[in-house]
Amino acid sequence: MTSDFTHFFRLLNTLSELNEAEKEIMKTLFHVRHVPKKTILTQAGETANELYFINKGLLRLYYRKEGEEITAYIFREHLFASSYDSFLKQEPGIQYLETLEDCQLLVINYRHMQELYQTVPKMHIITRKIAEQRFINAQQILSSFLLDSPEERYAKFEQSNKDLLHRVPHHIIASYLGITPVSMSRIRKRRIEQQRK
Amino acid sequence: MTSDFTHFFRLLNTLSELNEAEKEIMKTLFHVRHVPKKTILTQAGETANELYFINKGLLRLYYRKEGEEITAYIFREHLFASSYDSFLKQEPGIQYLETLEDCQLLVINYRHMQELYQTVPKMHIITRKIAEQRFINAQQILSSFLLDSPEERYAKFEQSNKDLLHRVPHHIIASYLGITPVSMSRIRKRRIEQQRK
DNA sequence: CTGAACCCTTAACAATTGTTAATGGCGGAA
DNA sequence: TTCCGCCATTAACAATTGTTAAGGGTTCAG
Repeated sequence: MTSDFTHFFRLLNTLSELNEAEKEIMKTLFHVRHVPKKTILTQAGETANELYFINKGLLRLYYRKEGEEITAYIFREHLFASSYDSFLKQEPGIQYLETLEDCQLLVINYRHMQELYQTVPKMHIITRKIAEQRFINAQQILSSFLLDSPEERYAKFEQSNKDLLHRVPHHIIASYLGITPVSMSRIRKRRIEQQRK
Repeated sequence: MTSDFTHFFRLLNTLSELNEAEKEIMKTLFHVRHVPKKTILTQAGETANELYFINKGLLRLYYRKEGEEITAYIFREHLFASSYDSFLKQEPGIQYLETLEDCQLLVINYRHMQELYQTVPKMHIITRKIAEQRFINAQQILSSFLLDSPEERYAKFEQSNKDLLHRVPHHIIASYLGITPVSMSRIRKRRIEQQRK
């Protein structure tokens, strides 16, 4: 049987094995929330109070600069998501977190998170490993900005996120790749022409 | 009195308070090493076996692409440094770690690190917070690639790392900023001309 | 002291991206 | 259904960066 916590515990178990008592505690601290598309979960200028685990749907983390929205990351199903910067420091952040689709989320607030560290010390190990993974991930994206051209960056994105090209508006992906929608459209055109050969 | 571990414990204490017994354990697992300038500590293709705390000197993490060296990060005094990707996963990495100056390092290897987790559980908290900081830092750099022009990126670098412009060859800094040495030289020229006004 | 290697700068030209604007398609709201 | 707004594409032009090459300065080894 599958519950709302199936994927959640499946992920956590790969990081550090949990017993039933620990799982029960977690079930009381995380709760399910359904959120419609285009809902802002965290505003820039405010302190992010919640951490999310995505059961279903997509989230987008983005900045605003001169009225434009620039995507920092797109979160998939079965990932933890938050405006981490703000959540971890408990200070106002500069990022927005918004749903790209109707979402089913598991939610915990900062206070409950601290409680969780107290009652389930193993949580330090789990979040350490998650933070390490995120760091490695961020470094990988960063390396793509240093090593690859915009065109190569698009090619890699297409390869590992084919579905997102259909689920997410292109101008959002373009800003994530550090280019304009116009430039991305040109890149797409060039690639199609090259495939013809 | 100042020992080789003064700055090391000063940093760790801000993350989680350590008692004398814990400090003694650490002193047996970390050891001091002097390394001359331009020494490669970790080779791409090999598994990084060590983690470093920099007492003195500078380290550079970089990639190689078509014979060229592209800098991923420059580590300052009193930071932990490593080819994390490889060190954390214990798999061969694609980054090189090299000294930019004569260095004094505190060194621990992977096996001793695991031992440290066993004997000083508090270490999970410390490394969690370090990983979180590193992630936030990586995200900040990434945001600069998304939000800023190369010129703005240079300006910010100059502002927060004025000393490195004198300690580190410019072509290394240029690759860190994601531009060529030629382009960086042009940017520097433009800025001097603008300051004249 | 001298030569070699390295590095920063500059110039000229090529390539790519950004900017602005127009077009047409698509989907949601009344 | 119709209208409006959003979005992807395309074109034309401007701005920036990349590339290649040359010159001059500095450091370091012999």
